[in-house]
Amino acid sequence: MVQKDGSVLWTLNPKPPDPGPNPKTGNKKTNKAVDKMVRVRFAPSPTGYLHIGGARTALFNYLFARHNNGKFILRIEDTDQERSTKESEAEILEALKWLGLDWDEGPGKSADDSMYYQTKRLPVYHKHIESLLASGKAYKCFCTKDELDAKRKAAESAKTGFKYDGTCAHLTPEQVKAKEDAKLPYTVRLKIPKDGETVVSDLVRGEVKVANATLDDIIIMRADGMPIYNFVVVVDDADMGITHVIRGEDHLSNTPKQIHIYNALGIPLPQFAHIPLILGADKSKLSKRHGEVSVLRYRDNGYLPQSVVNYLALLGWSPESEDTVFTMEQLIKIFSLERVHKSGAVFDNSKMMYINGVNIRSMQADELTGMCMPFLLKSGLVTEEQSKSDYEKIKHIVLLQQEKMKTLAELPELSAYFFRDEITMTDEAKKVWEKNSAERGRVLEVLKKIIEETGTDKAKVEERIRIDMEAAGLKSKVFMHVIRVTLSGTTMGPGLFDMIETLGREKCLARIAKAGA
RNA sequence: GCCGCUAUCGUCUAACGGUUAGGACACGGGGUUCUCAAUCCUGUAAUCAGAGUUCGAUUCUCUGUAGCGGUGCCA
Repeated sequence: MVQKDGSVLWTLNPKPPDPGPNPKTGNKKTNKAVDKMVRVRFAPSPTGYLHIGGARTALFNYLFARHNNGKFILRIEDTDQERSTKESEAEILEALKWLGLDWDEGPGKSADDSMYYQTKRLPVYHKHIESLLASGKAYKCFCTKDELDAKRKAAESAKTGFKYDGTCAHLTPEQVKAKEDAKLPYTVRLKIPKDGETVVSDLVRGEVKVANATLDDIIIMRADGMPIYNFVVVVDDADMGITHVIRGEDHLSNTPKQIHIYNALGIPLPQFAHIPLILGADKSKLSKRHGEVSVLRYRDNGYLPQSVVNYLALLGWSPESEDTVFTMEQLIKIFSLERVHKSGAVFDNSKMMYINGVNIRSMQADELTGMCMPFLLKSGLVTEEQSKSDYEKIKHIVLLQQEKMKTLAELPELSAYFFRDEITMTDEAKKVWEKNSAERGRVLEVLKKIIEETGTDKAKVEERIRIDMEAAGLKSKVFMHVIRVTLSGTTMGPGLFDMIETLGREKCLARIAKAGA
């Protein structure tokens, strides 16, 4: 429990938060929530990068907290020591910060943040496990992994569901004593009632009922002494005073088990809200095999954080209005769990790309230029030094391309001919070049003369080109296109006279010469 | 196998039990334009199936089907 002075208390909160509306009657329509301070958490395990699905869960928690003036807490679930790494933790934090999902409590937010790392709270968990053991609500299980695997396999091949048979639940005290004396390794299992049913009252799904008979005596502590997720999540949520557990639907099936842990520990339940999963194109849970799922890769691919946030918010939730583009502030204002819906959503980034384009177009010149710079540097088009000395010129180019970009990463390719000396013609451009083979010589001749005589000032060049080309009997469609491919090597780009001006006299003349005028 | 969740255009979604089932993205057509983009107009496109309740069902109930999730000494 975090104290007012920021220090951390190590024991289970003796007086946990109000559980909210009566689970019997509380459903998503009647839940007017939140008379208590809302406290929610995002609890990633540092076993990889932050992926799109995790980010969406974090976002919903964040929006719900901010909307209700509550607290958003970050906790690192690192009890899987095999797979947890500091690198992935760092990457997850970086991704959350990039998205703008800043947490109120968690790593880096207080002098002692050990409360937010589960591996640093082992004594707390052990204390609770001891007390469950002492009260007979849990028992030691001496079955080995191999034995259990064998039984599970047998059950599978017999096409029946595997359920722990309770072998060790029926051990006599003498038998237990003997095994303890023999120093046999053991796990700890929670006793779960064999009859009755458990009801999960969910803010998104209403009441979900499960017969206790279908539940196992779940393991809450491994043989090596490390407690299991389902157990620590309950203890931690209670200690942190979490009022609303908002997480992916993949946790729904675990919730009845967790409810039994809450009950065994004597802790009131928080509100649950299980949000729909994000799916790949094949409708299974989004994962690496569906392509890019790392949040930070979207940053590297030229998406703005507000675009990712905006798109993610629209997956599984919808605003009352028919708008699609929102800032984080607007989302905070209008977000509610009531409008979260139940079915999974396929991730398809064409809409995110659209949103990104809208956001890019609405950016201010200097901000946009600053965000584009890393992409120009990475492409090699611009050196570190030029990024400063040629800043105004670069900004000008960025502005010319602003309305064409869907992602920042497209800028270098779109603009290469402004920076490089050499250009190559695209296939499309070659077609234009060939198509106008009869006139192109004359076009370039006139153009050369104009640039030599008047330079590349946009207004002056435009005026002379229009007059002189006309005088030479050339149609605008023809000379415009020929000039464009000659100067840029492509058929697409900004306005022709903007292009000439930005290219400058030298590049223009060199390219005219190269084209053989 | 068992348990649970879910089901509206290709995708994201909206719709007090009464709407020509709406919007957005994507896609097609057109206007504008020196190209591309942007923008404007416009078109194609959906209630999983079957019963039941009801004057009336996308909406409520049941059954089926399908998909997904869980069923770990993972989280």
